[in-house]
Amino acid sequence: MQPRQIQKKLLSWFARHGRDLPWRRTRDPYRIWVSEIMLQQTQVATVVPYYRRWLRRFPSVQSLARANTEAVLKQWEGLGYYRRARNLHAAAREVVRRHGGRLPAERAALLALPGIGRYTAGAILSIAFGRPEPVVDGNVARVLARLFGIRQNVKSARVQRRLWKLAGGLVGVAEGMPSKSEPVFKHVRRSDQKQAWKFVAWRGKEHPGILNQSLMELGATVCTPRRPRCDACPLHTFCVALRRGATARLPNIGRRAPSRLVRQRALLIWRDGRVLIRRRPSDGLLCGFWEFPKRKPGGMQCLNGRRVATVRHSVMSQRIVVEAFDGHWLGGEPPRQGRRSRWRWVRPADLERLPLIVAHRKVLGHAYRSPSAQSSAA
DNA sequence: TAATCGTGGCT
DNA sequence: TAGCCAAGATT
Repeated sequence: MQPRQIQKKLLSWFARHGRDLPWRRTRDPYRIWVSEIMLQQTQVATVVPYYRRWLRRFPSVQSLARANTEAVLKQWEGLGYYRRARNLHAAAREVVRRHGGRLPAERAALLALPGIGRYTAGAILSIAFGRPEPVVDGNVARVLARLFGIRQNVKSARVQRRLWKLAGGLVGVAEGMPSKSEPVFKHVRRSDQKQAWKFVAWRGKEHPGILNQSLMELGATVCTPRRPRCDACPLHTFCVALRRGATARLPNIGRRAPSRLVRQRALLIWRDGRVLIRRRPSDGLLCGFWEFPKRKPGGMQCLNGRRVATVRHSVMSQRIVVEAFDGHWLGGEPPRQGRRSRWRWVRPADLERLPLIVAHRKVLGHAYRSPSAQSSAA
């Protein structure tokens, strides 16, 4: 099978079936960058509202660079993998300092920025700058593993090298493949004006970015992990896995670590209409986020009685059951560490403005409706 | 190389 | 429901 044929099939399919997503309506490298970071290990439907809100709050590299960490975390709250937000923030400052506020269009310079690895560099270069750089994400790996019938574990270094090479061949890096390519519009039926409008921004140029997105889109919407819709696949005539009846077994992926059940407490300790929270340590899981204490702070007396909420949650490989208790402060002070205390008494309204761990945000939703919390807060 | 880092949706 | 999965990067 020829890369050329695959290219044409993919682009034609994408022009007709590609989803109209917010980051496909722009060529602004900053916006493409933000979308790519948010989309790491995160589904499109989850990202869309965060993406819009983020760009309202931080419309440019400069505005992001000026923001403080807590504001950045707050915008990212609920999206997970918070290191991404910290890295994006740090990288924005570096772009302002070292690149005049413009994202560099060079591979090495991009890779030097925190949070930008091989995939993201390729995505930015191809989508925003129109360079013929390949990308291999989970979608592309799955599509290619099935298309070429690759049986070895896709996470192995050997297969990874092969996947990048294959993706490079498709995007036009390989020998014999033109880096300049045909306009995607050529493949769109003229009668279908509504669809044609979607990709007008890329007419005649930046084909590599479209091709990469086509591969990813195919993996996301057709060549899905379970029950792929092979009848709707533009590449089904080329697919080795389909021919062998092996789509269910490919790609070959290693097993995940089993999750374990963890029980936790969240203490809502009230004083004068304020509740006690603490900031998590500056490294490790959910670092820098605020949360309710899990046990009574040392030296502090409080009455914690009723359970006001039980919330199920999961973090990494833990399934967590959080039991929230409502309590009153009776005396003593929470421990202080350093000049900027990790402890704070806050009004419920202030909790809206702080980055709070999602499990406790859920607790709040229940606890606020509890009569005893209301009376404590009053 | 393998572990770490979140969360929500789906089956 | 318990497990699997999603546009990865970093150490």
